Amino acid sequence: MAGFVSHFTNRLDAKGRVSIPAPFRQVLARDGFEGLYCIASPHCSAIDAGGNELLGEIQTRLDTFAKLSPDHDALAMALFGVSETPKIDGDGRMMISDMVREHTGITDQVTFAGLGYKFQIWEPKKFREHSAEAAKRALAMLSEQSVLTTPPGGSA
Amino acid sequence: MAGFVSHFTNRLDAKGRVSIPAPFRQVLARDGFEGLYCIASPHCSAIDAGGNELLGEIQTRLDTFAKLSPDHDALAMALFGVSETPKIDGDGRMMISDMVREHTGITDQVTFAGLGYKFQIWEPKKFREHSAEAAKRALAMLSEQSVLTTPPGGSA
DNA sequence: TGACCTCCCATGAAATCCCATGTTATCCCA
DNA sequence: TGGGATAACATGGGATTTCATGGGAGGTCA
Repeated sequence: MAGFVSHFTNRLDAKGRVSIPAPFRQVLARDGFEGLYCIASPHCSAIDAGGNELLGEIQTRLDTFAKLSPDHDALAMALFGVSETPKIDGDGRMMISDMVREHTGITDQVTFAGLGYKFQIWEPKKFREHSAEAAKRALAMLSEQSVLTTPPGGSA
Repeated sequence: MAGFVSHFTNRLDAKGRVSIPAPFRQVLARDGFEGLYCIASPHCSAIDAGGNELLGEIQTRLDTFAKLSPDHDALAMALFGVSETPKIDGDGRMMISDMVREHTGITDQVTFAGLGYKFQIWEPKKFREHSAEAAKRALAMLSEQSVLTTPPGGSA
């Protein structure tokens, strides 16, 4: 399955709620996670969000450190300390918490960006900037990759 | 299998719908993907479209990077952020979104061009220009290749 | 008691479903 | 092999549903 794909911008209402885009809700329903798992992204001012697939990915990361080791504990605290599991109401909306607000700079609009196994929650303007940047990086990464997979004597 | 072959031009109706050419729909049905996967082509003002085979191509690219890493996030955002998965209605039609309109310049007609494992969505005039250009390049490449490397018993 | 959170309902716009029509390609039979 | 019957398909439009969004009422915890 394609997972979380495309991006959507929705309005935050007076109560601090936003509609999670319907296509994303369907992916979450298939995933089976009750509610939503959210964690502040360590490398950008966005929130990573998803269900069991995202959670599993994070667990896998943690498992590379031996349990009971200081490293494991520190990482676990750092990761779960900036995590939340907001509920999704009957109309498919979530609350934007203060943590999310502070980390993203969200005020009145929210952009949801699909990244396959997870999606990100952005302040719209920051999303546009970051996405343009990501496009540049991606182009560089892909062209580099195609060089590697080109048979010897291939073009530059 | 033959995949997506030949090209067709259909009209966009007042609601922003176009019929996907019947032969392409049959290929999609065999592929098994629910709906259609669309991604803006980075090289030209066309949309790449297809099913699981196209998606697999993109996933393979992504899988060379570790999930949760900045590189993976950037690439995923660049790829999935400019992707969509439009539904196909009971009559075999899809909606042309604003993203597609902007990237292709489509106004009232749409050209579907088969490329084997995927097909492309073009504004008809741009397609004609691009395809003439592509024909020239293909001719040059083929004549060059026949000197350098003749595939052993290769088919066209 | 008051701030906050859930659950529920209302509404307008947009997407989707369903049926109708004309045209073209395909089939079948004399 | 000609020509009418038939099926496939692109296209148009009305009816219905989905969805984002706004707001009210009851519940809960401090």
